[in-house]
Amino acid sequence: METNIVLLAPLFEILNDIQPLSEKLKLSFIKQFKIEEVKKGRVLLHEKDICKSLWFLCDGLLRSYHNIGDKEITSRIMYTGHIVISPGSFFTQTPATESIEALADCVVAKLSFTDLQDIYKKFPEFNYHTRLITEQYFYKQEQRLYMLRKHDAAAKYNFFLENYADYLKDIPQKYIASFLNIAPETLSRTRSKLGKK
Amino acid sequence: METNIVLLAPLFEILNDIQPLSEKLKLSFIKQFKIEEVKKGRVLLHEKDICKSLWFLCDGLLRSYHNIGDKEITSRIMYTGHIVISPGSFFTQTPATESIEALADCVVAKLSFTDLQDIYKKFPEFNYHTRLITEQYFYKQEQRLYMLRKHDAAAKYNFFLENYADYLKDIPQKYIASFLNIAPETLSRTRSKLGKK
DNA sequence: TAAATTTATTGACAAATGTCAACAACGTTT
DNA sequence: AAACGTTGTTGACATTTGTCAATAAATTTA
Repeated sequence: METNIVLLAPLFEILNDIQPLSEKLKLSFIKQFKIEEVKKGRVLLHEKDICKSLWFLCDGLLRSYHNIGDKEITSRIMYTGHIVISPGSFFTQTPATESIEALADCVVAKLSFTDLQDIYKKFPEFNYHTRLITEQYFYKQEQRLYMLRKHDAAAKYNFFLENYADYLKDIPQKYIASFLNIAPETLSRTRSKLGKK
Repeated sequence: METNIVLLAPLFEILNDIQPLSEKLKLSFIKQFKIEEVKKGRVLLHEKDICKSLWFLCDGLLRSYHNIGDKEITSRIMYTGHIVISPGSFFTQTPATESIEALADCVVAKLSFTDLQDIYKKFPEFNYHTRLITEQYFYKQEQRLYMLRKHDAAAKYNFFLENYADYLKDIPQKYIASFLNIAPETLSRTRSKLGKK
């Protein structure tokens, strides 16, 4: 319980910034969120499973990925403070088309879809919070769309540096490459070119 | 007033499917939405302006676009039944980084940001509707991300055919090309190759 | 620590797409 | 209908990136 309060504090801060949370709502969260440790390499969500929970990433680093043909594509990189779901799967409770994997040892606070629905029922004002959060994540996704339309590999890599520089050393380059939609060899060459300047 | 009821019927249907609307809320919408005709070629929203309204596209075809260097990139294509905003700008009421243009004569129902905020205040349950709608548009955006990561031009064009076939003839090819992030010449060649099969 | 496995780098080459230019097709305007 | 401007097509070529292969570096496992 005590640890929940500490670990959820950053989440409460995010939510309070949108609109102050009632004490009752906070208490519900403290009760319903379950803290879990996730070791590096573990898969939180497997493709084809239904994303039955939402995770608040208290600490660590995650990536989502899916396979196209024989290739694996990293679709998102999520770090401490992120609210993590597989959107398509969580929203509609249908099988996920992607997996979510820990790139480092993580601490997550887990809230089940059904518990969240109960919270929506008891605290309808919480729809306001999630509406604004969904809008924010929507905007971030738009940024990723812009990035993918950039003309060359260097521009894409610069986007990565601007947005994920702090995690550069913790993310294997092959994942960065597939996130930017370029071959790992191209990323390697792009980096060495940029480094010389 | 009468026309409003008719033209907003498809919107009410979308919203009712999420959760039935109260008569009072419907009435507010009928009062606040203003119907406008937009001629082909007109720009509804100019880059750097703030997106101060939301449009329900009763009839017609729109595209959003922005400039990168000397090139114009079409970011979205929106057809009858869409709820249209420039997300980043509308959500935060900051200058837009994109423009929205009519690709055909359109009829839109326009709701101002402030009127919408009043509606949220009077009808907090409406946050639920927009949360689900934002989730849906979020998912569509994810599909566009998948498309942009496809390996070759043919795969991208097939995505277009699967999702926008009905509007193929109404959208100039140069816009389709920039939407798919390929050169117009490449699209032309891809089409003639596919056509031969 | 050493061995084994995975990841990153570099080179050579192939393939796809972009660019430029000429021309054709189409639509609009007069 | 003719003239104009825009859009689409096609060819030639340049450029970028992808692919394959060899090696180096780093990480994991024994």
